[in-house]
Amino acid sequence: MKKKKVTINDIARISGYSKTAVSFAFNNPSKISKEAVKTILSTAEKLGYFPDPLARRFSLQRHESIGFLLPQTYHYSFKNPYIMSIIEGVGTFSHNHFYNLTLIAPINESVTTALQRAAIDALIVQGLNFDTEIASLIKSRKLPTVAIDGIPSLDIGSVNIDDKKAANELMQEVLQCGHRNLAIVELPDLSYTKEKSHGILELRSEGYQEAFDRYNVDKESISYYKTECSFTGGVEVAYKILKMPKLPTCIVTMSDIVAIGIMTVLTKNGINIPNQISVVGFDNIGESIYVSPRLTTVSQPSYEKGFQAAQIIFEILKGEKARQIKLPHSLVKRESLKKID
Amino acid sequence: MKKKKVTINDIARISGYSKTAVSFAFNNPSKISKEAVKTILSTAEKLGYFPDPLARRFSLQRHESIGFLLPQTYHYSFKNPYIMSIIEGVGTFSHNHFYNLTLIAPINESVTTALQRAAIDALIVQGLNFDTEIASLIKSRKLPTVAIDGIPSLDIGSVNIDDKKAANELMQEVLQCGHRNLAIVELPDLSYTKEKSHGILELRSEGYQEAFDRYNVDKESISYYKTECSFTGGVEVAYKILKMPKLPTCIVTMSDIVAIGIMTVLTKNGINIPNQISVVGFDNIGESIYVSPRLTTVSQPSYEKGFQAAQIIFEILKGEKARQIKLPHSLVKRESLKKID
DNA sequence: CTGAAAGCGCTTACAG
DNA sequence: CTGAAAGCGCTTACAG
Repeated sequence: MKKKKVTINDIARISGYSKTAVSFAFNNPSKISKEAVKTILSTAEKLGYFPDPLARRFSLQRHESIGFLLPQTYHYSFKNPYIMSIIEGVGTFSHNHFYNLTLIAPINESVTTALQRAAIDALIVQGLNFDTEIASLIKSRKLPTVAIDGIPSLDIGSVNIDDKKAANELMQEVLQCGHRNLAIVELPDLSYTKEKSHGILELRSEGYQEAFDRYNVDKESISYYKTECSFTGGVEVAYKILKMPKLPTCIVTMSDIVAIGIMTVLTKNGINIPNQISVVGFDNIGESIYVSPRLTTVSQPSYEKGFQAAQIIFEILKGEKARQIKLPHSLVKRESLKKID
Repeated sequence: MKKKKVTINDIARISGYSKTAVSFAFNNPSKISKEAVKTILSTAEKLGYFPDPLARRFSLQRHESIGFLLPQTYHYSFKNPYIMSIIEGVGTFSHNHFYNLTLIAPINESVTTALQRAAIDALIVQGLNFDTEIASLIKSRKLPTVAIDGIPSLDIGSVNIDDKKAANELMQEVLQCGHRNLAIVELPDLSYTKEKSHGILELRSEGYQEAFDRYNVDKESISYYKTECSFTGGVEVAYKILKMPKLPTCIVTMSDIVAIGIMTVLTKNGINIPNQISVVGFDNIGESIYVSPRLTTVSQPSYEKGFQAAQIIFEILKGEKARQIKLPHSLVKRESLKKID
């Protein structure tokens, strides 16, 4: 004996008003009389009725949810406080506007499939550039899109910092401190595209180069590494660096979480930071002040990035034009980078 | 000139098959001929058609999403790695089953409103006990529910560790190390209920008590504090503790993130951990090994908690009975707790 | 202020 | 293997 679900029809019948009136009572009370609202709402309350979200969404042709495309698997994204902070920003703004946040990860390795099935009205992507297949999918679903840490392009919104300048400032600081023997730890290119992209990775490299040129750095003394953007990625690359015949005096990373992974390994191996090796990060995550020594890094407004990306999304949803913004960053000097001679 | 959306009707008409056939081609290809599938799919591909998720969900009467009720505001939840790890577990399992994860926070302070509007098929709550209003809402929406770190009750699933035993073991270790002058930092009661609950907070307290009894501890030497479950909460309570006339030799917390907040303040104030004050945590979050000294704590399987909670949810959704499980924990001895005499 | 009715686009039990 | 048709429960433009 299954109790049937209470629907708008029941409330209409029992309260003596029409379906229209019942709907208005919940969504637009000013359009009907006070008395009608009162009667309807109390009837609804009595029967435990609330407009079915599924039917409501279908009728409104709206999911009431913003999608966030994870740059990595669930696992790595969740282990990266920088990403979490962005998500928090998106979630907070969306929540304030009664929208959900839907986390999207590839389904069966396929972003396309995931995106097709996703119950979202708009999309925020972080840290990855996408190929034409995904771009056309987004277009065919007419999904308003904002790219965080991506490549600003004309038809979608974007949120960035000046990655080139930030990287340049950080590298200048490193060189200023006398370091010449560097290990640079880059991040993998997460583009879903074959063409050479021109994203934040390339911008930061350019920033480094300009600093090298300015300080007349002998490029022979610089070694490059690449690792996953995670604590584990940092751990792995640290062991690689330690195996080198000549240790660097400074390790320059593109992410705090990677830097922290590296620091853990160095410390465990009896290497003093920063006396033997300096380490610098990027992002200024909360953890960067409770590792020891505290991390010298570039502060970028992660929460703000997410928050403002969501804001732009809502503007587009309201019919406004997609904005492209640049947020401020700043160099944060702490103890993990030491002056040498 | 707005291009009309391609629907199942268009594909049916153009491919020369019925709507039924089109639907089967996508969802149940074995029910129609290979040729039909091929024709329909290629027609769909040509027109960029994909079954509308909104209509699909409405028809199926299914949101394809699991709700996760945040124990705190967005902000604090995201700053707590223990919570994030649970969410990761839930998200991973759900994702593997093509379900979304919907994060739910109170709307206008109201959990009830948030829950009514939520587009979810089932609910996972963490760390809070709910009152009859919420319970009846869950029941009226027929939401399968699993409580993590809650109070196991008959009609919903539950995932816990043996909090009493875990707390007892940790406290015994503290007492074993010779500490008698303790500061115990408890967490706020997050129950949405007026009645005295009997959740993990009470269980842990009981665990402490039994250790005290066993070691014949003079309860006069123990002071109690309460603070929010966050880094900031730890910072705040640390300042309170430092203002006391007599400092404790050990601070016992109920959460690593709180412990880490406390450690930061102690260190900044020139207090050596563990030589002057020992600190112990709870949870064994990833960060607990990269603070210095590394944190002595109770390890509990946060990711597993989320993963298995989701698993139980899917069982209930399939009509099985809600299981109540207990996961293992273990004491992790590191350097933040020191033997004194 | 009020209500009848169209429309949102699928899925699937059922009959053939 | 195939298709006609019912059903999912709302919102809102429109007429009164």
